[in-house]
Amino acid sequence: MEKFIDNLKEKLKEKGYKLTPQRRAVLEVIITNEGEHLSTEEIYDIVKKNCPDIGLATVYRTIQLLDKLDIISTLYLDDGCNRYEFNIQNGEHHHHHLICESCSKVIEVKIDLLEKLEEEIQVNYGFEILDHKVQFYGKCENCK
Amino acid sequence: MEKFIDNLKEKLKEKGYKLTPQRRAVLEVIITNEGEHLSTEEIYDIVKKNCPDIGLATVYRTIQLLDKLDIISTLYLDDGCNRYEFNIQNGEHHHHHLICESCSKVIEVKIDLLEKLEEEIQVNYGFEILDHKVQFYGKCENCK
DNA sequence: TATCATTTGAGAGACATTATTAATTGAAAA
DNA sequence: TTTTCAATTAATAATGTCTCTCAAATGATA
Ligand SMILES: [Mn+2]
Ligand SMILES: [Mn+2]
Ligand SMILES: [Zn+2]
Ligand SMILES: [Zn+2]
Repeated sequence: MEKFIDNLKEKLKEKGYKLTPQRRAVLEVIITNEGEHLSTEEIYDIVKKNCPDIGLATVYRTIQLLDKLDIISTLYLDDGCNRYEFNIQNGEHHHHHLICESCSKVIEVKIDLLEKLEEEIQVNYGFEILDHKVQFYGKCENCK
Repeated sequence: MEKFIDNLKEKLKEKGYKLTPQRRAVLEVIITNEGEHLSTEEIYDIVKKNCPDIGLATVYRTIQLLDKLDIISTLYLDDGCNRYEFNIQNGEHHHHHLICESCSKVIEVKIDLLEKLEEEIQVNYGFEILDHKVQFYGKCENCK
């Protein structure tokens, strides 16, 4: 954990931002709940346990900042709000998500396998790909 | 155009819905503006020209219905609202989108090339894939 | 310790979307 | 054709997510 906080501090300092207790607390919640894809409101509820006076606006601001610094990623899983997750390996393209249309479970896919498609796109469309978001919709093991 | 409306009428009837002038008008706007990725508000503004008394809530309801009937698809392109497009070939998986992080231009990619990845997912995760949404983020030809 | 730009919490505000409700419509029955 | 009645509509209120504003607090630096 401490190494992630150090990395946060470094990235913040690089851009002239400060490492505040609130920012530390928000990132800790996101890391501790890895794989949960928490919304801002959910992060707010958890972070208040250790940081009771934090304001919701601060959570929103911190999340925006963490996203800008590439420390977290934003997901949209079709349920009306943005959700967030920690970028374990910095600079890596994002993993994929399987969304079950029956039970709404979200499953993570760690294999990427988009190299060939990305290569074709770069060549045929002259588009430089920096990241991707891939969602598959269907039925999970239990629901099909 | 008329064949798409006939298809709409058929699908509506199948489920006990009626083909109203409002529903016809909304679908016509989406088809006529293919590739535009219109938002609900944008559809509303265009459809009012031929259908001045239509209400915004009706446009929202119609879009929900068209999506449920698989006549249109919902996109989320990170600009704060849902956007929609006509599903030309019914039952086909959805094409991909390239989103330029500099000028916000959205480019469509007609090639799919996800077969291998989808195959691996079905085998390794026991997940039955019915559709996907794929967005690539980066720099377009003009911006890189 | 004094300075001062950054950050914060509280609450107002903006915006997209959904719910409510009374009136209208239109397809099937009489 | 007229009657019937559930489906649909327009208008508008309500909701939920997120952003903005601003005065107070904080914390790095001198
Ligand atoms: Mn994930
Ligand atoms: Mn498209
Ligand atoms: Zn499921
Ligand atoms: Zn561009």
